[in-house]
Amino acid sequence: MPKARILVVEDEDNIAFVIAAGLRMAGFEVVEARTGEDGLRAAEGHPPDLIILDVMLPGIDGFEICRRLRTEGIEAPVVFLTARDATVDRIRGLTIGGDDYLVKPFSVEELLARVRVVLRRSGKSHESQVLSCDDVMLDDEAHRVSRGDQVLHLSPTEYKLLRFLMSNAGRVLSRAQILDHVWDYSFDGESTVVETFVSSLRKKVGTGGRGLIKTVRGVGYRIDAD
Amino acid sequence: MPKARILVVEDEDNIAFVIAAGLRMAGFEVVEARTGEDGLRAAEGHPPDLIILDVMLPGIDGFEICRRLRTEGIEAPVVFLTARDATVDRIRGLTIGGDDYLVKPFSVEELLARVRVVLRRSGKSHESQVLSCDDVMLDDEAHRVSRGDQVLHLSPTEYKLLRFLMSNAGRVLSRAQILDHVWDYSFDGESTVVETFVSSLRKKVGTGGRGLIKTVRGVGYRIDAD
DNA sequence: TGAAACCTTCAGGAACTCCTCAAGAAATCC
DNA sequence: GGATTTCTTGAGGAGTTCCTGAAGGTTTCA
Repeated sequence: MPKARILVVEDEDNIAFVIAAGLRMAGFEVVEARTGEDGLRAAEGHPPDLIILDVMLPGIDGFEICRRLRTEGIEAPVVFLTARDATVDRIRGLTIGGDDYLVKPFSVEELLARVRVVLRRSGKSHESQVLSCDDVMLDDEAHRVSRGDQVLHLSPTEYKLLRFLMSNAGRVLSRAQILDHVWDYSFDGESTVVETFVSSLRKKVGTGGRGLIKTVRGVGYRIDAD
Repeated sequence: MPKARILVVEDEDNIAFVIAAGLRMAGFEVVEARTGEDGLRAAEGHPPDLIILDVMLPGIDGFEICRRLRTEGIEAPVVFLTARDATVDRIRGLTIGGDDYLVKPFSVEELLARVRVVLRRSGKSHESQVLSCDDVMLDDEAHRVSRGDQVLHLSPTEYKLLRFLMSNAGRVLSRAQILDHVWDYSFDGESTVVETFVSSLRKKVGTGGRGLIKTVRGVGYRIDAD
């Protein structure tokens, strides 16, 4: 299966940059548009497999774009981006058709998780949703983590952190990388959050022998590949 | 695969020189630019495989350059160079999308390590991340060193030193060369640091027979190629 | 053989990194 | 709206790392 093609329609430069970079890194082909009009044209020219659509665009808004696309027979699923308080209820209904939404600010890992789920549901991706390292399994579709027979109860941030570490098994990840991917882009605490969460993850995941999450002093953290 | 081509955009002569020399010695093709404008032109003329970009440039800054490049469809990964005290929020987000950053002052080995990892991740290099001499293996991606089955626990400086020696196996390296590559460019202690670290490395790596790290009296040190 | 040059090792203090805990703030659930 | 869970911050303390300097070995060469 070739790279899935994703159209990103977002007017804020910084956010568009983060999204595009994150998606490319994860192996997607990305096309960007800064306005609704450009977005429509781009989608008509070469239909994408998925569209990421800010609902608050100057000019034509996200809903309207989506409606027009559907009218033209473009069925690619949409992931809407919306501000926290605004219009969530307007979007609720849209998830029925396989679309989904994300509230700003979000983290790269959150975005990727949605994108994977939606692509999978629409049959555009066969990528497995289950990661495993040692006897720890993380099932994205079910959003469930287990160690051996035992189901682990992780908080949302713990889950994203573990997911990021596991999907990069065998590689050291610096604190900066972890912050950038697991925490949302508006978080700017220069603090020990990462350490704190690694610590609590270790407590829940357990140490089975010599510890799943290794500290690489002066560099970062690593989970060994099997 | 041909030599990877690296564009260095840095206004400080000394630093640019150190970087370019280090990269060339490691076998890369280097193009230099002293301003953001020149950097953009150079990248547009003949797209590089990787860009090293100072964030604090007079005129257009590093972030802006990066954004414009991406807009033009130039996807080469970027290694940003930043000052230690740069406000945290500007540093956030730099590792998204396969990019990375380095805080000044850094050592040449540190820079090379980043460059290799980033090139590898972007598929522009098939160079293995694993060096081996005798039964000692050094895995850059995992940042792990082992001798036989045993994992060795090295400090950051010991690791950089060993890496430099191993990647130049078969060649004598003078104390001056070692200082220049392993210690950051602002370090000016003319002391016995190198000897001290060679000593502690030998203790950890062990001597398995006739010693991995050979002293070449009056000249420097050498690790023999397999 | 003896002196000079060179190399190795060790100990100690300053600086730094990492882990954990506890408490307040924020979000979420019922 | 109150209770619960989750997130973030900050501080303390253990442990590590780095550099220096000094003592003692080894090699070289006249």
